[in-house]
Amino acid sequence: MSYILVSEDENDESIELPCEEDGTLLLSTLSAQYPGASGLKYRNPDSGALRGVRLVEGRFYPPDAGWGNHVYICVFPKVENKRKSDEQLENSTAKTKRMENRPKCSDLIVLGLPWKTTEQDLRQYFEAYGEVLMAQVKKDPKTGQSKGFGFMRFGNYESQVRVLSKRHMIDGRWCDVKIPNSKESQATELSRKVFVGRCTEDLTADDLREYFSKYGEVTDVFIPKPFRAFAFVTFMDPEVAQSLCGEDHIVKGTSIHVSNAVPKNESGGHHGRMHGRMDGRGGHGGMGGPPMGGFGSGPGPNGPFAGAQMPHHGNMGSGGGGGNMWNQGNGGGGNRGGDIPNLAALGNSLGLGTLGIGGNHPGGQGNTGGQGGVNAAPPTLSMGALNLGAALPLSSAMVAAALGQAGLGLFGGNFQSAALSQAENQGMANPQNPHIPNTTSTPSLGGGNAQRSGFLEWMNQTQGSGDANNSNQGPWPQRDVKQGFGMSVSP
DNA sequence: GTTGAGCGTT
Repeated sequence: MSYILVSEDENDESIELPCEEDGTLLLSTLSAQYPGASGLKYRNPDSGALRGVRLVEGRFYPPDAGWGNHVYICVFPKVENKRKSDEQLENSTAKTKRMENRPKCSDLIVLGLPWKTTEQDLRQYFEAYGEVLMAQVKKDPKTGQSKGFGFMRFGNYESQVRVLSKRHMIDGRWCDVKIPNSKESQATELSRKVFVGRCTEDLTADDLREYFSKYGEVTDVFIPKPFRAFAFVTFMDPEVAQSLCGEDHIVKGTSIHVSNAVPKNESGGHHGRMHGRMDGRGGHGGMGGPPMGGFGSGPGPNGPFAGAQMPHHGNMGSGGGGGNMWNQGNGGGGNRGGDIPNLAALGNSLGLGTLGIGGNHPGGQGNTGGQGGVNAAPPTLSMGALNLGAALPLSSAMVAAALGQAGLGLFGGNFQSAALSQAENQGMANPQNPHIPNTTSTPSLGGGNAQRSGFLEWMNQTQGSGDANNSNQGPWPQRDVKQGFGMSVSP
């Protein structure tokens, strides 16, 4: 058994870490001492330069000459990769908006703790990610025995995001960290996600990830399948996401348009937001562009957030509304690192609020309308617009199916009834009553039977597009898989 | 003293 020297910083005290029999060092071994570490490097004595250590599937491989007696230095994921300096942002009024929009930390539940793990252990482990405001292990009041789970809270949101994006080896067990069910209404990470319109089919998730990574850490890329000419990119830092909104970018030769994926402050209320048309008749043409006048394309600097404060319009008439009510409707997908089947998160993004149906907000301001082609800027689209082109095979029935089935199969009863009542209010196809005509003609996934087929297939489709480099059978990683969840998630 | 999906005595 050989050991290699590892330290957190070049001048820090080092720790001897045991190698495996094949000479590799397990990432988990490293994480046990340096939680959050994502890589290793060492100073090459010949060149004086730093060298990275090869990491494949959770194992570090020694340099050609063997590990030697270098001191290996931990590499941690970057966070300070913002596009604009804080100074620049300081004076802008937009900044204020953004700050308001910045999600706050919530308590996090930590599942799967070893019985022996104490609150001190818990705190100590997570402090590697940032300031820990609170850490508690739930115990039986009588015996004092741990119940195997606990709660903790970070002082800054980026720590939270980072921690949520992966599983954690704590005292020898893999633990999941999630947003507690009781706190799911916070609707956090929404603002970290941008909508990318005018995508072409040859743009891959990797292309987008690579391109947008220059602005900040990308935690997820989601491309709906089948092809729908848009994508979602989620950043670690909401400010990065915000800073890109409204811009046009060129990726692999095609001009894409970035806009807000979701308005702030719209968290699944049952009032107000469902007055827009749902029947898909809002627009014409099938060619995508904003259906009618009144559609700004991009949330300009003031667009998206103004939306939350906009006056309610009972009915926008054809092509109405849309607002910015967008979400991708997959469980945060890879976003949560594409890892955890967090139903809370699912509820959030699938949630009535976030499905982005109709909307009582007038279309965005800032009118850049008239982008042609199959492309449409989502913030300006209503469900009607969604049903426009063949390029957008998402029918309201589909949505109903998703909601209905979610209610039936996965969520509690209130979810279902809420979904249904919304469906009824909207006169949309009732997932429970296929007789009720579906006014849209979009075939959607399940053909005419979207009523029932929807959700699971839909999930399966959407899963894996974010970061499909693992070979898991199911849409979600398995708990007992020891290694190799690529960082990809989310919030 | 055993256990291993879940959701917080205040």
